[in-house]
Amino acid sequence: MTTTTQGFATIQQRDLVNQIADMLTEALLKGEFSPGVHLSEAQLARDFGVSRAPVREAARLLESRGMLVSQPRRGFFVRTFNADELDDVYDLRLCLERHAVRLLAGKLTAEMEAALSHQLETMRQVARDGTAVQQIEEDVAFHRMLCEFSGNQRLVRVFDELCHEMRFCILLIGQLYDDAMRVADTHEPILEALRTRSPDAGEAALDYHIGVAQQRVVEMFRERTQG
Amino acid sequence: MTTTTQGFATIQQRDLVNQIADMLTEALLKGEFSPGVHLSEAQLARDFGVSRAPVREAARLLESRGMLVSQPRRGFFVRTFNADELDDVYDLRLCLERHAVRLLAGKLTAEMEAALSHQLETMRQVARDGTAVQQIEEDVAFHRMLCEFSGNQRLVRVFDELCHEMRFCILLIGQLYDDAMRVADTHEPILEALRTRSPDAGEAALDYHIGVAQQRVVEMFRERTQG
DNA sequence: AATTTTCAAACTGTCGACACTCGACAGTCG
DNA sequence: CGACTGTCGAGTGTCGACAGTTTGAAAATT
Repeated sequence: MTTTTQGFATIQQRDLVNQIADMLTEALLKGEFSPGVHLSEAQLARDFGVSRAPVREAARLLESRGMLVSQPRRGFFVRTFNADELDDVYDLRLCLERHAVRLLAGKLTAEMEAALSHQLETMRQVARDGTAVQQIEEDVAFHRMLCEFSGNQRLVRVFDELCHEMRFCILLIGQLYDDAMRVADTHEPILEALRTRSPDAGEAALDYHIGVAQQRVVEMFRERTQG
Repeated sequence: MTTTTQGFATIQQRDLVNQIADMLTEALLKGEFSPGVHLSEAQLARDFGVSRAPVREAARLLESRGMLVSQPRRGFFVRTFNADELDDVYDLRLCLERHAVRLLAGKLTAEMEAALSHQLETMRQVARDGTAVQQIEEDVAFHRMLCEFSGNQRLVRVFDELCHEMRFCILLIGQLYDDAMRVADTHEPILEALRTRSPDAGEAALDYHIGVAQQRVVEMFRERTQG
């Protein structure tokens, strides 16, 4: 017990770029910037009390995540979504998860099943006493597990990108989850299909589950933005 | 006809960032940098004759495309691929294209069919008298059409990302396409299935077509990198 | 009044500079 | 001889500054 550094977590040297990116992301998800609005590098730099360089890089990072768009010599603007684009995102997400479930059905281990069951329980818990944001996050976490357990890491990366965009739109809508418990329960058939190693049943359960969400969210988004 | 700029292509005010990103991309695809090697911002800036700022941003751009990776305080490194990751890319690509074909089978127009036929003809032509790079590009163009015609723009974006990575790996292998004409011909069944509006046949044709490519490319890549 | 022109403020693209950090190498001490 | 320490060079993170561009509004013209 002399000079061992055992037990110390490596302090993460979070540079300004990531900090700014996180703060910007949070602000965007909280809806503090209207879609399409111009974001001035100089203004943001002043607000954050830093120079423009890290702000630029953070903005570029958010651009690559599809939350901002840039025009040469004009700067960065908050990404605007229309309902069709959101529909595309859901469509693609379903495509990915169907594939993940197909893969997963053939290789589900006991650990994976336990993790998914546990996550389902967490979802039910936050459905009782959790915020809407928590409910969304735990929901996403379940679906992310499906992707992770599929074994295709590249698929997970795309899923994460899509989730960023879905979160962005969902938070733009405002309230959601009128009945979080019912939503949580509709994940059960997916897990059940996996337990029986049935890819077809898994796909069907997913089709239903995500299809419902897609219809609701896109519809609400369309009303909220068009009307 | 006084001061109209009609007819002139709008001068691409291509900023340094994009120019540098393109040059870096080209250099990477030509294999001028070994995977895993460190790229010094200062050195690149000197080489390009610019300051470090645009180099940094270009590097971040390539990082978002998965061609570079960065470590805090260490800088940028050329992305290393292993065969498993490449396998994931092909797996995901197949997933996307299956979906695209499924969507496309239900909405193929005469224009789309003509475009695909034309592209197939182009492929056969470069198979006779074209370079390997051309053959790859025209091949990719065909598959990209499938994605575009599916109507899901988000899917196209992911497809493009995956193509970047596949190109990266394929160029790393060296030669490919021993029989480009035969490869071109194996696209015919896909188009044929679309003509008969049969999503199942389309998927099957794709499964075969891409599966063969996946096996060959991943296998060659494994030999080339492991051995 | 409507439209064009002018003009200044704000902003972006790019640059050079400085501080801090990381990795290597040599030197020191046990 | 081996492990630790101090130093040095290279490189990244961040900053402030300058030049050219865009924007929006005031001013001028029709």
